[in-house]
Amino acid sequence: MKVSTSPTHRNSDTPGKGADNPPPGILSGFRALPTPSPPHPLPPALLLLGPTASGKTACALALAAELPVEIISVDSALVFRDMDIGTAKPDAAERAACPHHLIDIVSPEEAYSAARFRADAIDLIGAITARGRIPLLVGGTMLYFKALRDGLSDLPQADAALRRAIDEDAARHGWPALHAELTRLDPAAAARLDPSDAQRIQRALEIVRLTGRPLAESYARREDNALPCRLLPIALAPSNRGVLHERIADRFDKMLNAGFIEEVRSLRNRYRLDPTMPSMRCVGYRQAWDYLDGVGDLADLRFKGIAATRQLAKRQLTWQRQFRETWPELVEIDCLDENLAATSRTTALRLLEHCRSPA
RNA sequence: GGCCAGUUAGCUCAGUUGGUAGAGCAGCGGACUGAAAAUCCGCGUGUCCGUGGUUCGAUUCCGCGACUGGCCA
Repeated sequence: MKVSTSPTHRNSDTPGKGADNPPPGILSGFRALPTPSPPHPLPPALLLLGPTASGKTACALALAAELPVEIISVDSALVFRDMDIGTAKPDAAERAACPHHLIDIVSPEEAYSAARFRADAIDLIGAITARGRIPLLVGGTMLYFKALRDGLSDLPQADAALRRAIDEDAARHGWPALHAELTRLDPAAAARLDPSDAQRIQRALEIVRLTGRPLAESYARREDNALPCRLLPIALAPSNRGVLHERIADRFDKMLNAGFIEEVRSLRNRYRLDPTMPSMRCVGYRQAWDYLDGVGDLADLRFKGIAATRQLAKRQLTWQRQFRETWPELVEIDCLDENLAATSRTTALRLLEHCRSPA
């Protein structure tokens, strides 16, 4: 039914013909044949993704109560040690429910990355399935999910010294000047970037200088490590944005009451941090940093922190719309569902069932 | 009670020497390859407090009223 009612992709190949004249063989023949099970079927990995404050942690714990899962966090902020309140990190009791991975793995002085995530996640998926358990990847860092699903190109990793040099250049001449330099080195790459997109201009220059190749050529070199599992994605999405916004505000207030500002003050004392580090650019931390510097009062911090969280949720939902359009097996459920935990459990069991008996 | 200032977008405000208006923030939409909770792009959403007058035409000028703030009682 889905195939017949949404033929958008297939029709584009044969406009004016495909609708009333289905090509013989392709679909009907596939259905008629008995599907041979692959010789070495890949084990399943459950994915649970959703915007901030959508209830991912509660869902994950509901699944953990039912299934032999180990949780792999897919979250660029939970990786940082000692950043607990502002990241809504699962607490000790929650983490005792089942093993959790990729939480508290780097110092707030360090940087993590999508590439490290993909490598770490693949290692963990292998180890967990080898133990006879099911990996459950939970989080809201959508680039990490995309990197996991689609893989990454074989690109050089970040080069701190080179980035520092580029930053100094930018401070002197401005990013549009560096964009112009990129145009000389690699016109096609520069054309795709806005002259004020500092971060991407820097990365493009870094790659071109380190490889000596045009960016497109580097992108074309794909990493060759395939996934050792079959992904079963479940997405949480709110049926009503306003309700999600209320939840975000409530949660930020709870963080403030739980001592969030003290957490950030203490991080500043214990580590050598500056506001350009990825950890201190996290939602809430950046605003708390300004507050501790004397910029604005508590009401400003609250307003800015909540707004930044809402904006994060919006970007996450944009990713989810893309996933919805490009990931046929993705199942979406309303995170405002009163029985969210039960619904997600049923959905996960159904996906696993379907995965084990490919009919 | 009197005097003064103000009332324009969700918020803070600018502006129109009279031709129905625009910034920042918020919001909405989008992009996204080793920083992604990052970075960037696009979009103005409006009884210009109400009412009467002057005028071809009033958000703008004048009168009255309402509300807010300040000062004086």
